[in-house]
Amino acid sequence: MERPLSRFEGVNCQRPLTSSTSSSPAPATIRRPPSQGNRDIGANMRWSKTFIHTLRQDPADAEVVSHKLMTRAGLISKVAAGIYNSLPLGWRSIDKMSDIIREEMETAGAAELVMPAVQPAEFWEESGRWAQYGPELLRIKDRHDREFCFGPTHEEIITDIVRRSIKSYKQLPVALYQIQTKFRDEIRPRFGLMRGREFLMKDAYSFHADVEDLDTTYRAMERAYCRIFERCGLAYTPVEADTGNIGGSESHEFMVLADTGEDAIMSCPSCGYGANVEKAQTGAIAAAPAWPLAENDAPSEVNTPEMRSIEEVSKFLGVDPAHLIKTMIFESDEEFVAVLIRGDLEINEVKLKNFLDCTHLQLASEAKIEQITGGPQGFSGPVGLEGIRIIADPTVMDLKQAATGANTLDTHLVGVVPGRDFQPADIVDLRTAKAGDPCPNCSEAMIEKRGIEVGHIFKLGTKYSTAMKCNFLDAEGKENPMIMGCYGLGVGRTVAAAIEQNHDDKGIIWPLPLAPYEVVLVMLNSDKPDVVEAAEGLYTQLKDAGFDVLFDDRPERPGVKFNDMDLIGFPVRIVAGARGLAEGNIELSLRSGGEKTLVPITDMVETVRKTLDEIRAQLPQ
RNA sequence: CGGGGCGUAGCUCAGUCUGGUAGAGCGCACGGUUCGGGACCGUGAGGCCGGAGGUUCAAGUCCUCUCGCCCCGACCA
Repeated sequence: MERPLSRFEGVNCQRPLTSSTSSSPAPATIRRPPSQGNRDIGANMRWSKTFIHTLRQDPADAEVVSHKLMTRAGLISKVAAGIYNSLPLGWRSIDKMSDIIREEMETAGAAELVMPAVQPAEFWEESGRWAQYGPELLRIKDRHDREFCFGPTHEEIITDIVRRSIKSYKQLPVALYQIQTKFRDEIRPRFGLMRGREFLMKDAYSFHADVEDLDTTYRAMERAYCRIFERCGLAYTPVEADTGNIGGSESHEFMVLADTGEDAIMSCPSCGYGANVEKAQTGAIAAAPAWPLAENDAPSEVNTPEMRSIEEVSKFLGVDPAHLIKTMIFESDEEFVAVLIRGDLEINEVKLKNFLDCTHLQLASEAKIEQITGGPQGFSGPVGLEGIRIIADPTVMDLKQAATGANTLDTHLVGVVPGRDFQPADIVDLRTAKAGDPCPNCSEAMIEKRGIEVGHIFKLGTKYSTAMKCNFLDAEGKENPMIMGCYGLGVGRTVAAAIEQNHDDKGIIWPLPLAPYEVVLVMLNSDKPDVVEAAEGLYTQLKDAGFDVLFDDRPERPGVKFNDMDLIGFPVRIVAGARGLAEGNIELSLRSGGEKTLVPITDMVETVRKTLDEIRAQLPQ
């Protein structure tokens, strides 16, 4: 795709809607009516019959906590780099995640379908991406030597589906989604389910007759995403995101806040502005301090032996780093450009890339720098620089007096006046925002957080519909390309993110909606027939009452069981042991903390119901 | 793709520098004692030391080449 986007083809949303807590009480305990294929009726509710295998030690190849815990708790296991099994316990969580997504997608007006994982090359050639997409696209051949790829995303296929059936504006809009396995041959997969190569993704696509209608669906998706993450009990934030080569349209990412996140987010504590650092704007940056040296009519050379870094040069010259003009030579698809930024600031390569509208961008090699500027790396400057396009950040042009490289070994210029001594071809915002920079809306100091990108929504426009002739007739009988949106959400990644956000040193602390089982019934003293009888009886009651319960019927020692329960993190734990049962009591506790309470076994079903209802009351319904 | 690290029992790891009969803990099986926060004793099963070449009387250990996994970076963008 073009923008190898982050992970999802999609966009992001603006401010989240606030809490969308309506109060239709959830039917709680019953996930699916038994008559409709409730899976919770058989062996998988009894530990001894299902397949749960915990590990005592962290796996050697796991680095982040979600990867460690998911492996130790027996949720996933690794098959190859970036490729994992979802084991029964993990699959239950993923499946619950999927169900929440389905409900919100349906509410947003999208219909579910499933497209193939393996896609013929011809569609990709039609959209132009067969050539554009790099090695991240896993290309395969069948026995007849025909070319296919394992789908990293499905714009081509969905566009083909829609163009076959939709011909009129009267049939629009259309919104479709799937929950399906993707494959992206990432250069470096890492962190378990956080950046896998094969991963489960919900991808939705919408088709519209006009941009207003796209906007309506976009907002509905934005709302659906907010509700999905809220329902999972996740601390998240939607941020403005880079649209990559798509250009022009809106895009938002949904970030689950976590220190281990791969993305940096700039946000304003005052007005709520939030953006991926790749995209983040800033308000006016404070001007450089007064120029401490004499002002010249023309730049004058200063010998700066071996002084290449901003720090060295500014210290040597006795000026502030903000007085330097950092000059960096970049190589894009077709040209070299000299990019100027104030010495105390950093260039945002994504912004530069967008401005240049190129697909490749990298720093020029030392040899190229010397060839273009006439001087070695570390001594480049815009004065007298010819034969290359010069692009400057506005902060550079605000400098009254500046210092810069002289394009000569061991030499810098002082007393350089932007506009007088050089004139850039373009002046454009290229700054990387950093913590403390003023918010572009309200000028309050912004803060930086780390986030895991769990969703990305995009206004695609007509890129695919034009390339693939996905057209419709409008009211005037004129043919137009449909306007598209796409909306991605990482299913497994969201589950992993939930663990990053909810754990302690003993294990996972599942948010109720994602827990593989909401309740675990732990039987201790399984050598005592009366305990077994009581526990089995309670289990039957709980099961019959429709609870999502796992019965730990293993004849293990108590310590082993308690540690496993803490590791896996079932929200509600019920313990049936000889000690309590002597008084007719069962013990109930929450993984999230708080006191253990003793409950008469006869009241247990009702107590569990109440407990779950209380937990649910804290979540958006 | 560059840099670094690691591949030895199901898991976590010693052993490799300095070549000489394959180890520990956990897990697993059996017996016994235990039994409300990962018990203890005893017995036992389980390895082509990632793979292929080479050096050597002798290779887990030394050399070469490969494959895999992890981390950083580049790249993807």
